Amino acid sequence: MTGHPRRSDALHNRARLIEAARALFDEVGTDAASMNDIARRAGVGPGTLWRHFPDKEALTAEVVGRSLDGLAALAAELLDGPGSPDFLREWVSTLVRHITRYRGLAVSYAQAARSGDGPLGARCRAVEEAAARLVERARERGQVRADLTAPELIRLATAVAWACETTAAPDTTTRLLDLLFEGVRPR
Amino acid sequence: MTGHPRRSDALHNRARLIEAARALFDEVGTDAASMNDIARRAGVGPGTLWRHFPDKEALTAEVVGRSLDGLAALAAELLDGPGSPDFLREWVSTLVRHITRYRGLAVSYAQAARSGDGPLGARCRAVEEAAARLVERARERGQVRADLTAPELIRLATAVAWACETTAAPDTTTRLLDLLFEGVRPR
DNA sequence: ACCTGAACACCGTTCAAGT
DNA sequence: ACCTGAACACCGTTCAAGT
Repeated sequence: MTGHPRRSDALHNRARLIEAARALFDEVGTDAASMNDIARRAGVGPGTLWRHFPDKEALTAEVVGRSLDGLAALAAELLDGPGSPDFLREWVSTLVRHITRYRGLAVSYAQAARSGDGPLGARCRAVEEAAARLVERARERGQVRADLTAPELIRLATAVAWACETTAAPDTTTRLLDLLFEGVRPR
Repeated sequence: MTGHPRRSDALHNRARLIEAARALFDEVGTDAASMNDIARRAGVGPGTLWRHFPDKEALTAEVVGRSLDGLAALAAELLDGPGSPDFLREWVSTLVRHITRYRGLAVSYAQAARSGDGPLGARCRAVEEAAARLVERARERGQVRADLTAPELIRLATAVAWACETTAAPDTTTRLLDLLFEGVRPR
């Protein structure tokens, strides 16, 4: 957890760094955006960036964190609500949209989910717990195979996101998700 | 196509470079193995490596080429032979085993398949053609959905390979392939 | 308490100089 | 005809020096 700074210039720099990272992630992806580029874009020295965020993962987590938290919130909503018949697919589709938001995010996400620690890993665990509850509900309703686990569903979704992140055609994602959900149905 | 050199020392260097690349790919993956490391390992200067292989893709293609060609050959065998009922799965499973041979290969493969040119891209096209014939045969026998295309099958297989390349558990691959083939079945 | 920017080891890549 | 290795711009990362 990166402790927020107290001084106002530090707070200002922190905000500028996140903004610069977001802009570069948008333009070239999380992988191609170098730490030095981000610092330059934010108008600060590299050292400033590294003290604010000890890791590129920490910076990535700061940029996509709110969106990841939103996934847990959406899961809670779907579980509380009247229950759309396709609620699991709706959630996984949102997850894939989230991962394909920035090129290179699928790799960061897979690594973080595997290691389980770090600022991204922690949020991945939360996402996985949300997925577990959704899968359980879907299983109760007979909408998915009885032996489907949440981790493997997420792994497949992440893989689909990875396969789609470079592809131009936008309907590719829908199509691969179709095939994925066909494979996950009962019997 | 990298024209093979004529002089015996050049031939020798070329062989040593391929051997060094293979060894480093084995140890750290195609991504982490740097060109300078490979040259150092082979006992030659970086310039020598770059003239033998103008690209890292060219070097990768040289290391995995024979194995990729084997996939086309296997496809021909499966089409000629008596026809095992699971011949498509057998082939895709071999493809996935091939891609997971070296860490980082899934990314190289996906890029090459998308661009379609370069030494790897050319071989990818051959693999895709082989897959097209296999999918057609499987469709005739009613073993796969009528709307399944070879490119998307390969995309999914590559994605599964990517998802499995860092995972320790070896049965993960089998499991994800199971789900994949469940999704690809008719109806 | 925080910022700066020079510095280090490394990367991919090139190319003049050698044999 | 081929090899060598110094060189360039860059990367991630650190840290002494400043305010």
